Amino acid sequence: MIRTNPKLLTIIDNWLQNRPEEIGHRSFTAGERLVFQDEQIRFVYIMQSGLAKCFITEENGRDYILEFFGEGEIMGELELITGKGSLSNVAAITDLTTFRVRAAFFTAELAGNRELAQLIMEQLAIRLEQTAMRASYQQIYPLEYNLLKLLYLSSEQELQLSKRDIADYLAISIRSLNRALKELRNRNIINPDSYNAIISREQLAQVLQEFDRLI
Amino acid sequence: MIRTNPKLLTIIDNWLQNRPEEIGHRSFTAGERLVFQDEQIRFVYIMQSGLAKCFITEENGRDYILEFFGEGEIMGELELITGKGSLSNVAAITDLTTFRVRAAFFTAELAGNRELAQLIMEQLAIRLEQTAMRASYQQIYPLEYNLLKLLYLSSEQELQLSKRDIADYLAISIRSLNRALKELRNRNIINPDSYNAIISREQLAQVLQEFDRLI
DNA sequence: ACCGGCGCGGGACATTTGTCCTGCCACCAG
DNA sequence: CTGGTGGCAGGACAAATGTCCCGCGCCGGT
Repeated sequence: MIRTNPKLLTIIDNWLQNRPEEIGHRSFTAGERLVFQDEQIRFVYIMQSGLAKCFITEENGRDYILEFFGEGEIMGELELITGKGSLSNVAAITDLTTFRVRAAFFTAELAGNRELAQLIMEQLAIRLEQTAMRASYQQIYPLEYNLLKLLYLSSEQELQLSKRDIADYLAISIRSLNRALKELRNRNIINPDSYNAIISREQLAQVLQEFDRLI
Repeated sequence: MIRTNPKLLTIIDNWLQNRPEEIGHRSFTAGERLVFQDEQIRFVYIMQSGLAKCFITEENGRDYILEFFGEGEIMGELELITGKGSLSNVAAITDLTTFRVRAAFFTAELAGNRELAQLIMEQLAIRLEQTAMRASYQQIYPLEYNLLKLLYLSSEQELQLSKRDIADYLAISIRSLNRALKELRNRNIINPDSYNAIISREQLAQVLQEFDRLI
């Protein structure tokens, strides 16, 4: 759900010690953009604290959220590897702080630093795996199942998402989201007054399991 | 649409010259499985000729096709990097021939062979990019648009897909696919008698553009 | 105090998609 | 020849989802 990457932070630590001049710090306020779709990447950002969303804006104006970034997550690396403009936007959901690394330095490190290369390779593999799995089940299972899954995952972490973000993550309209939430409220699976307060994680886990069995 | 990776074949050539004992050959007949979801990977296969599909089978029995593999495409590398069982199945669509490499050898090469590591990293990046883009537009745009796009792309290559495969790629039922095809036939966008013979590529390109404009 | 904007909630209706089922036809094995 | 299987086509109905719209309440600025 929210991805994090602690190992990358240790590499940043190394850089801070040995190449402090290469590591910038940059804060963003909630709502601010860090990365703009289609633009060339000039800096790689690594999340130090806070929460961001990574999303693609389609030509009809709708957004699709690919992932949420937490501590240690990196953005821009994919684009430096493919050499293209940015695949997606990244926007701060909460206020956040980041480490900032020049593209040229990062690219050079990627070529020379075995540990970093290994880490980024694993990172890409994990993202690909998770993106593929989500593309599959999100399209194949009914909305209600995906929503429950999302609520379950987001209840594990603090995470207070707006309806807009939930809808964009699930690739549905807000109206459909409201319908599904109402249905869950009627069945006492989620709290009547706040849509992301789940009545009990145990109950939710059970509902998910029943789904798995039925399907 | 169908991915290929010519560069990887040159690395295979190198291996064939210098480490011929490490490179096996294996043929598969149409329909045969090369890779089984959730199973541990023991060999990496690289496509030499033919066409294969890579797909996830969900617990309800429905398949989602992630990509089609053509010449030079590799399978199993992601799993060797993450160390998990296979993300997906791979099945031969046509008869095909492959190069086969032991997992241990491939992993060792990945650690020691800079050129290979670079290539695999690019490969992962491209797959991630394309998977993410498809997840986004396939969920956000209407079926008809996605179908047209698929027909357009598949007309660029030879590629004669079964209805089952088209439906699994678009994550829809065959019934919905039939409806959409009928609609396109009525509008003289595709050939009345064979569903993947497009009347004219120019016309199709134009329809797609109109879509883009409307949206 | 008041207005405007914005997020939430949901009614009404149209459209899209899935499910179930039936028929047709080609092909293959017995 | 014949029965079985599998792919193609589509009718009928149900369920899911989108679009458009209105109303409510909160909050910040003037």
